[in-house]
Amino acid sequence: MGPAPGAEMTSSLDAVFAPVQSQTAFEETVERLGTAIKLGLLAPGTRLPAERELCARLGIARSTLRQALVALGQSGHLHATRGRGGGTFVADPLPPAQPPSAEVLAGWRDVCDSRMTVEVGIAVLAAERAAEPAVDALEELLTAIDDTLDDFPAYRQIDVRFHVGLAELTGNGHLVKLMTETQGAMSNLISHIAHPPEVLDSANYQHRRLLAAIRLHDEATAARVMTEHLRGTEYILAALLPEP
Amino acid sequence: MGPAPGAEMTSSLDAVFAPVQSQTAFEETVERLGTAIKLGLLAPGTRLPAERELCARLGIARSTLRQALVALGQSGHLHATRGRGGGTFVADPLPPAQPPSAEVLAGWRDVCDSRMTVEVGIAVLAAERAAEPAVDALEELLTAIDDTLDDFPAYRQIDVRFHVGLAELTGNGHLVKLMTETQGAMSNLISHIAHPPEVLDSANYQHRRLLAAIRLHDEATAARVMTEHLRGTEYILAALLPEP
DNA sequence: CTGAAAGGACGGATTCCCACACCTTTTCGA
DNA sequence: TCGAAAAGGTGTGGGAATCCGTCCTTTCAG
Repeated sequence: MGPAPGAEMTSSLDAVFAPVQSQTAFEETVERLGTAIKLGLLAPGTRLPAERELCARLGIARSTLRQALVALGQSGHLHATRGRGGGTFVADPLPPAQPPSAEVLAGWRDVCDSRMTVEVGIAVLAAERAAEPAVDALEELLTAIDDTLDDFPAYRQIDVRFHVGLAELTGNGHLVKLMTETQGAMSNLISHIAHPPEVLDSANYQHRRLLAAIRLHDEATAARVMTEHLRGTEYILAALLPEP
Repeated sequence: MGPAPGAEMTSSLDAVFAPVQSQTAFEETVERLGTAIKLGLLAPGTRLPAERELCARLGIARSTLRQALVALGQSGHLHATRGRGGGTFVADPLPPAQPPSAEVLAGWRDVCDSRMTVEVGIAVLAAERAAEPAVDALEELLTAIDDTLDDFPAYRQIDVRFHVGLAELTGNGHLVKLMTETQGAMSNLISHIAHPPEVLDSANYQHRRLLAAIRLHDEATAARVMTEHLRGTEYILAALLPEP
């Protein structure tokens, strides 16, 4: 049952005994809010809920939340104004994205694999479930995206909304979270890569084909189109980040 | 862009502002080891690495690890023997599984959705990548499983190995972890459900068809067979756990 | 019989987190 | 006009989790 002795045993037990990353509440809060901001889920200029309400929603102490808000303030993603009618706002414009770290770059294939899995799985489930009105709403996003083909940050923001919207079609909060995390990991990789308008145009054509398949509950086509769509990104990354 | 006022706004921001679960190192360790044991990834009688080595691997202090080991000892999943040649061992036989809690039961649809997504996504990726020898190894599992059709715990253990094995076909540790977590969540639901041999036999037939599709790199068929396979469980659960 | 290898136990230092109270700034509304 | 309300900003003390190091106890191989 076990692997052959001497073989490079990469068994599933490696995962069991892998380091536990006990993320602190502070870290997770920075991560969550930071990702939502960088993805555009919290658009520039948006006002966050008041600290006293937000810490209740997040289930953490106010002092812990403030640590996170201060950290995001120092990195330029948030700014706060005092007094009645004040609050904490998403910066507008956002600070430039940090270039990906060496570790992130080293794991780009794993990130793409995870994305492939999550996105294809969700595309299939969405095709099975999608309700017409929700699909129509996503269709509008695709029209809006055509005006952003020469502005990658703007394009990417709507692109993220579209992909997260797919997850919402499944009506499952857990999957929405999974998709959000996946998109966050991808953004770290691709935000610094040049994307010619022709590439984005072609990607959005795939978006339309995908949505058409979902509308028809054609799960097989949805999976195929999604695979093709994601492969496009992988080819670009593979060309830039060669790996043995 | 926002939802209509007054509408039951279930936006993606609900996920952003959802409670952060700052899992402690102790809790995560209990969860990880406990799941691995319950899934049979750590077979009964297996000896764990020595505490001093294991805490290094897990990246936690020995006292924290001991808390987890003691907890799993009290629940009957582990027992320790002192002295040279001693160690910490997985109990044999395992204690009976706890019946699923009300919360787990309430979220069974979400768990099934996540499983559907992860398994289908992985099946597609595995079909794309699978190498012959690795597929052969999984084939052997399916032969072994035929002898367990009237012993559900034994069946389930090999079943888990098969599904985790699929994830390993992708060669991606993150996906193996995701699959392990998914199987753990499923086990909480199904371990207390009667599974007639005919059902298990039919499920294993689907296993074979799935593996055949993977061998041929037929991604569409793999996705279809996997969907059908998982749907079987969902039907059983839907009959037992009616939900509006 | 001795030493090595294993689990078992303790105590202090540190970090994280929480709860609560209070201050400062700003603006809305009576 | 002038509080009251709503927001961010600040501080303190305590509790819990974790880490680190040390020592004890048990058992067995050599």
